[in-house]
Amino acid sequence: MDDANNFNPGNINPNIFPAKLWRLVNNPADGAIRWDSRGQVIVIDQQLFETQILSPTSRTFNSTDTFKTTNFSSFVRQLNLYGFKKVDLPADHEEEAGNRLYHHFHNPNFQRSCPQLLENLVRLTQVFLLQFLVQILQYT
Amino acid sequence: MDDANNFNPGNINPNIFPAKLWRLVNNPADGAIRWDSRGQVIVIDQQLFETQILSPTSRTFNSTDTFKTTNFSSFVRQLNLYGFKKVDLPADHEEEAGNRLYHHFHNPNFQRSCPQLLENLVRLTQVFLLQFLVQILQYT
Amino acid sequence: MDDANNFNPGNINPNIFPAKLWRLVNNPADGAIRWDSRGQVIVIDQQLFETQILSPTSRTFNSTDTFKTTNFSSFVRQLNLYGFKKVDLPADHEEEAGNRLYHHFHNPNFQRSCPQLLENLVRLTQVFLLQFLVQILQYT
DNA sequence: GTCGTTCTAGAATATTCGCGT
DNA sequence: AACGCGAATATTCTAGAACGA
Repeated sequence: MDDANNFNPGNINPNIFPAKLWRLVNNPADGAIRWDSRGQVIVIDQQLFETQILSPTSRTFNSTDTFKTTNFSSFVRQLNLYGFKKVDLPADHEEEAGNRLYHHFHNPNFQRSCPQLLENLVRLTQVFLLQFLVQILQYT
Repeated sequence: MDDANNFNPGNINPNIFPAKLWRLVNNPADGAIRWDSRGQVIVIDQQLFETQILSPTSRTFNSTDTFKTTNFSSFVRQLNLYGFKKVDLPADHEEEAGNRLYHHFHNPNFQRSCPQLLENLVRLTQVFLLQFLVQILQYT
Repeated sequence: MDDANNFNPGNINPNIFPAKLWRLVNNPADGAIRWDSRGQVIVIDQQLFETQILSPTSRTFNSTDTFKTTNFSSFVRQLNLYGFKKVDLPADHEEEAGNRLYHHFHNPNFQRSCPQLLENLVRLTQVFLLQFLVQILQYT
């Protein structure tokens, strides 16, 4: 479980959101966020995530891999900025306790078995999208 | 506390969001959402709101004034659709327990002392805004 | 006791940095940041500021009015973004305790006696500066 | 046709890092 | 180290768009 790829995956900047997310989801002690059984979808327990990761008090004990936000919606904004899409149905048949609120997100470049794909994760900002468009137009 | 205005305010449709919100915020038994001391800003305790109002189990006891959603963000979307704006700082000096997450929203047509202002609350859809624009242009 | 201008000064957005700074500096209970005797320069005690305002532990008790950052340098970046400049020498002859580190910042649109000047405070971003340049070129 | 819900995006501000002086 | 700033990421608040009841 202490595979180097889990803590410094794919030679990407360890300080940005995808690296933090990778470390969180690969930490087996973390119940708030985990892989689905196939390792292609991340499963988030919103209540646990808010209390264990986003809560300001929990942050003081767990300083390295946390966010400055306390709002779950800001975390979701980051997921969308990096190209994650919500998947409505559980990717496989896992038991879900009746009362809890789970969120399933998928990104083709975020898969448990392929940490090297993380290098393809980009932040979808206007500047990036404009440069991407210019590149495409150059080849036509 | 059983003032008719608190439960059927301003002759508006009692089934739509503003009416539900008005009843919630004027229910003194409700700790999840309340007025600020001046009655001009609504204060929401997110955790309480999620567990007491949005949770599917709590809804069975409190059937009339609930929402279909379980997501706090959907509730916020409704607030914005009806013109509420978030105010970061408490409108007055109320004690706020350190660990909880409070949200403060303001709408000039949603004030404790003026239920008749509720009639001015409109859903800010594109269709409405377009009609509003046409009206203005007709008078120029 | 709390002049409205101190909490919603100059009709500016109460959520952004200049408004927060205005409330901090006008809070007499706050020893970390205050006006100089003429009300034209803000004086910051870095140690107090870090422990009372930027510290995460202090924030849990004082949820009302703080920043997300814990770094003093980030606070200074905000000051510079809004046009504050450091003043090397104390603006007047005030006693400075020998060991403490004080910072003096000045902004012509941030003066105790003129809260309406706050409306002129702008964030010096590229977009703003570009629009400003275009405006100037239109009049030549 | 309106309202409610959901998911994602736009836009502005905030935070961080590092460069040049 | 001090100072101001560019640039990238992070956070916040609000809105767009699609869909269903």
